[in-house]
Amino acid sequence: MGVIERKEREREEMRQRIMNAARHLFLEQGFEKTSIRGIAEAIEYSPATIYLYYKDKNELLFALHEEAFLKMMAELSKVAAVKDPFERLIEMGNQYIKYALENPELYDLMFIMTAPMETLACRDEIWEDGMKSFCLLQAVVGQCVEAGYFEHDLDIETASLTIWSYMHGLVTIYLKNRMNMFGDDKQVERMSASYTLFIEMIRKGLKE
Amino acid sequence: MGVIERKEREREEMRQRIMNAARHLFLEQGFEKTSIRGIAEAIEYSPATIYLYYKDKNELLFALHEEAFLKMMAELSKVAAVKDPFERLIEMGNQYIKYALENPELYDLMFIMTAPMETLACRDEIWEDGMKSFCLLQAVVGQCVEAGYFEHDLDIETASLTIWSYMHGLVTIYLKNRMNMFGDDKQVERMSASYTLFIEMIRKGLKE
DNA sequence: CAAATATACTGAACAGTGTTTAGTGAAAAC
DNA sequence: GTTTTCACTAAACACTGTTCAGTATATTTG
Repeated sequence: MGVIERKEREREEMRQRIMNAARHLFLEQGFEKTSIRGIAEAIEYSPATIYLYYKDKNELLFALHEEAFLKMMAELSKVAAVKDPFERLIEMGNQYIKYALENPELYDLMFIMTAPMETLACRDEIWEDGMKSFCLLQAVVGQCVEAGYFEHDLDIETASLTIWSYMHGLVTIYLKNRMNMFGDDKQVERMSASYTLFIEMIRKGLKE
Repeated sequence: MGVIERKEREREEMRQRIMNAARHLFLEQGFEKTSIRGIAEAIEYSPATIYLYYKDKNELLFALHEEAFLKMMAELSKVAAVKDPFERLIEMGNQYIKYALENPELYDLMFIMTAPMETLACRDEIWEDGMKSFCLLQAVVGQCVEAGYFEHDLDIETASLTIWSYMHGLVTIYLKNRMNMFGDDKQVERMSASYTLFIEMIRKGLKE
């Protein structure tokens, strides 16, 4: 009897329906204004039903957070097409900035909000999505070492953390409106100028 | 008749009483768990009273945000004692990291939360506190140029933004628990290692 | 096929949130 | 002494995440 298989399938469909509504509302009106009740209304079910499919709001956010990582990893992986390792690193940074600016809410979910991380904490699991994308960066940094762009005894993990820190800092300063202290509309230009300087800094600063 | 003077004084006292309670609860139990009702209870007044002294919660957060900047600026200004400009820059970074790790909630308020910034936006004012502390950094970077540590035609604003981005990125990755992806308890060591590398990067990467 | 069981779902409630408003009691002004 | 002003509050409004008893339907069992 395929009844339990069908039930399992129906369950997965419902989870998808909830996720679709959540993603939609989340991207449309931001996290702060998206409520369980709102999601419930969108799928025409009672708010309580959502709790039959997701433990709490954090788990729902965590699921969205995972989706967002798949999306970003897909974007970042495209840089494999760039032959030269250092050029590849530069392009990876560009893609990272592009993703952050085009998906500010998702970026928040992935790297700033603590709520989705609590789901991880209470299951005491490690943050695999973060680690996977960090490994993508580490790989390219490693290739830059191999190609002789960076000194051969460079600590790849430390260097990658340093590069990521810079990238993350730059985009969050912008996304969290801290760059409007300059009082003009040249914020994106400032980011570009900074990124260009940073590239020169690592080119000169990490070489043999 | 000194009655209006007394009233003004009493008003300021009340504002201080509210701020003290807000600061206390905020630092004790974090932003998320601090409510207007909680603050009201702490000062033994009705929640509605708070709205006679502060427009809304954002304005209260903004006032705390200003306090936090005064505190940080005091810490950062201490580096003036360091004679050598480049050593001064290094020490400024250390102080910045120290402040962030010792005051995570305040750091959030100052550089991550958008709520206090909305008070600025609806008054359409500029973010002066941010600009002032950025100028502190710019000054030291400028002194590094003068002392010959950095190339003479360096764009000081861009270089400062780049340095701040790195510092901000590093501490927020840590504060927002994204460094537990490494799955060990060497998070602070990793930060130190990264900061050391970054210093060498700017020493070599920005020099003449 | 009928009775018993399992399952999916919901209405209503709980305990909280920020904020507004009508109304009260005391102090200040006349 | 009367009127006005002003600080203050109780209560309500419109929300929030979450839980739980109860129901209606689908499935399994006798």
